[in-house]
Amino acid sequence: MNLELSQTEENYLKAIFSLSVNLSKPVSTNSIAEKLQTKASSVTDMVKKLAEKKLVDYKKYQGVSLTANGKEIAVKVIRKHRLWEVFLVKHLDFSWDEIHEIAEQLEHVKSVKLTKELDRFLEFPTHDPHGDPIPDEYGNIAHHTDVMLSSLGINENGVVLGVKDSSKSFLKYLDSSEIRLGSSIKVISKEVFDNSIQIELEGRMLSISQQITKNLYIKKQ
Amino acid sequence: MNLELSQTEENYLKAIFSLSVNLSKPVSTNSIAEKLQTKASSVTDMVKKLAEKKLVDYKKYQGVSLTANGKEIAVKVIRKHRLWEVFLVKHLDFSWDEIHEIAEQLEHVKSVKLTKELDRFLEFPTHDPHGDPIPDEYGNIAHHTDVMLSSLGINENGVVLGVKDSSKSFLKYLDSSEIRLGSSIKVISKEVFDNSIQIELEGRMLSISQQITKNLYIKKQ
DNA sequence: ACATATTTTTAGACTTGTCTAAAAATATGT
DNA sequence: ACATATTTTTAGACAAGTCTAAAAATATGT
Repeated sequence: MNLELSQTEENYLKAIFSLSVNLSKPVSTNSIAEKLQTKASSVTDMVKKLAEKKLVDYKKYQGVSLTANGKEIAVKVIRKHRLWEVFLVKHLDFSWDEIHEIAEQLEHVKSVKLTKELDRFLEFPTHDPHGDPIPDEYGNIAHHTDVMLSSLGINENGVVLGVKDSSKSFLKYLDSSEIRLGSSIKVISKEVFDNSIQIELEGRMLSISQQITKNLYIKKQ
Repeated sequence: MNLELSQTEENYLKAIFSLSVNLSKPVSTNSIAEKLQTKASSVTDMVKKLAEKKLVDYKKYQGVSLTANGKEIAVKVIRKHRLWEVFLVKHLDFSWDEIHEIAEQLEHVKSVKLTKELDRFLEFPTHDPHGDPIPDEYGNIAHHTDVMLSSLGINENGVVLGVKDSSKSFLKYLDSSEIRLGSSIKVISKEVFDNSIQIELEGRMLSISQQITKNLYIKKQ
C-alpha cells in the first residue's frame, strides 16, 4: 500500500473534513459526491480505499468520518492552501476572487520544509485573505468566534472579519461594493419583509440583501 | 482530445527538449526512457499520444522531435521550474541542492498570471541558482557562452557562473569545498595523468578532479 | 406497517499511464 | 552480405480513478 497520498485522495480527505465541521454525524456518500462534483459510486470506491489506509472510518450505508490520522492530513492540506492564498495576495498582486483555483494546485506540493519556510516568509499569518483561520503547524485551528452580519441589531457596529461563502461571484460583488476585510459597518435599519438591511459603510449608505448579511463574519464593536 | 496537458505529458516534453539541445537529430525512445526512469514501451505509447496532439513529430523507429508548439510548452515549463527555484533560494532559505524536487512539482501549476507575477516579484531574474538561464516570457533562452573550467590554461582566471551537473551529490561537494556561483578561480597547475588541477579559490589552494572541472561553467577573466 | 422514494453499493466498463514478454525493425561486425 | 546484437514497437495486462446501470439497503409517508 502506497503511503504517499495522491492529490485525489487528499481532496477527498479535505472534502470530508469540511463537511464534518458543524456536524457530529458521519458524512454521507452523496454529500461528498456533490462537494467534489463526482458520482456517488466513485465516492464509495475511494472511501473504501481510504478506510484500508486507516484514514477514514467507514461502514457500508452508514457514512464516513475521518480518523485522527485522516484529520491530521486534511488539516495540513488546508494549512498549505491558506498559506499559499496569503502569498498570492500579499506578494503576487492577486485579488481574493482569483486565488482559490491556484491554491488548489499549490496545496498538494509535498515538502515539509516548504510549508515551514513559507509560513516564516509570510510572518506567520493567522488568517487567509477570506478571513478563514490558518491551522498552526500542530494542526490547531482557531475557530470563528465572530457572528454573521445578519445577527447585528439596529445601531450596532461591527468590523468585517471574513466571508462564509468564498465563491467568485460573491467576492466580486463585495469588491464592487467596496466591502473588504476590516471594513467598519453600522446597521441603520432592517426591512422586515425581505430581511435586507441598510448599513453605513465608511461614510456611505448601502442596502444589502439577506444573501449577503448571512455570509459576512463580523466582530461586534 | 484534451487540450490541458497532464503533468506526465509535460514531463515528456521537457525531457525531449533537454535531450534535443546540442543534438540536431531526433531523440531516441531509449534515451527518453532512461531520462524519465521508465521503459521504452511506455515512451512509445506516450510519444504516439503527443504526436496526435501535434506536440512532437514521430515516425516509427525514427525517433522523436518537438514541433514548434511542443517546444513552446516545454520551454514554458522550464521557465516556471527555474523561476520557482529562484524563489525557493532567494526567499525561502533553501540551498541549491534541495530545490529541484520541489520545483518539479511547482512547475506544473497552471496559471499564466502566476508565472508573470512570480517573475515580477523576483525582479525578472535571468538565471536560476544553478546558473541555468531562465527563458523569457516569449520563450527565448540565452545560451551559455561560458566555457568549462577544464578548458582554462595555467595562470588563467575565471568566475564560476554555473553547473552542468546539478545532481545533489555534486552540489553538496561544491558546498563543502565552498565553491559557489561568483567564486573566483585561478588555475595554478594541471596534472597530466588524471587531468586534475590545482586552483586558487578565494585565497585557498584546492585540488580538484576532472569530474569537477568538466561540470563547472566559467567566465574567463 | 408497508408501499414507495431515496440513498448507497455493486458490477462491469473505460481512460491514463505503466509494465513484461515477444515480435519487428534497424544497426553492427567481420 | 549475412548472422547477430540492439533498439523499438506491439500485444496484453494491471492499477488508479472515473462512469453508467442495476441491485441492495435505508428512509419516509400515510
